[in-house]
Amino acid sequence: MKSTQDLSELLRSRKLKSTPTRLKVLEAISGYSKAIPYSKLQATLENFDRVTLYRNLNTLLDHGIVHKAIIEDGETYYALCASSCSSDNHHHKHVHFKCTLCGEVSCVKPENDLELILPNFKVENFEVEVTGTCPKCV
Amino acid sequence: MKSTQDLSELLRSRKLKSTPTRLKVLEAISGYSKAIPYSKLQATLENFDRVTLYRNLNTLLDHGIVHKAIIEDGETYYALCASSCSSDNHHHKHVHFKCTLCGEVSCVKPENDLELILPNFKVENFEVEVTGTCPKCV
DNA sequence: CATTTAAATGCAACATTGATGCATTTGCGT
DNA sequence: ACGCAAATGCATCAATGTTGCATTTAAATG
Repeated sequence: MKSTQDLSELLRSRKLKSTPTRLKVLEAISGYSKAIPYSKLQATLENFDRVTLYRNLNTLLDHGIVHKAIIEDGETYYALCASSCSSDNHHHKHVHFKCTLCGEVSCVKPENDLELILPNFKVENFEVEVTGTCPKCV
Repeated sequence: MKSTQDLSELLRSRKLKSTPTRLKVLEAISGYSKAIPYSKLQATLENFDRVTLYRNLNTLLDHGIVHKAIIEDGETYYALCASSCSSDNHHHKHVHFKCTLCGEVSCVKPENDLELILPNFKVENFEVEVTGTCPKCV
């Protein structure tokens, strides 16, 4: 959970206006310990327009401030990017873990860097969607 | 590309009725060399109801006859499962590769079995979504 | 082969999400 | 304090997923 101040600076550092709306979106994402599903995000931020939320999410994605995880459950999940992400250098290679018990989705950083070699293919990027039981529910 | 006969038997072996509709769905998927996007599937099969297609896809998924790949492009892709898949034993651990040049999605079998170890997590299943350049476009 | 039944289909209807155009408002650099 | 590009709100539309219900049909049974 980052401070409003921090989030505001984060926005400006990416040349984005620090608007109340945008800050609320970031606070909602940042305040949620895990990756937040779109539906929850919308429920939390019902006081402003759905299109505004939609456009802000796209803007934040474009500027490498948040990233999304698409789990095979129809929902899109959003989470803050690590500070290493930028507009230009937005590499994922994330591991997204969905717990089949509590349903929460988290971004997991594997110990050693993942490597994926596919003969004849040129691998640029990849993401891993995992299901199982999270530490809390084990 | 499997024969209609084969597909019909496949359906019956899973205790599903071999209807003309269902066969056309399977033929469309089977006849497409790569994983077929939903939109293409619907365009190909426009002569029957969208709901029927939707329900048939779900049925085929439930019975381990097809599987789906969800790439981060809003589209859902469908492909026939390997014969080793069954209703009970439907393990994915697929690698789905989307070529950024031709846009095609294929299921790739990596040489050696993939292993994913996340400390404290109990990993049940995982899928990998890869982007890059496919052998055809390299 | 005729009958029967559970499964499959078609149609209507609705919810959710993604998306665009346009007029209005607002952040923020000057 | 001003002006402009960016952000917002509203209307609107398309695609996909989903359910209920009446009708049709595959295929098992006698």
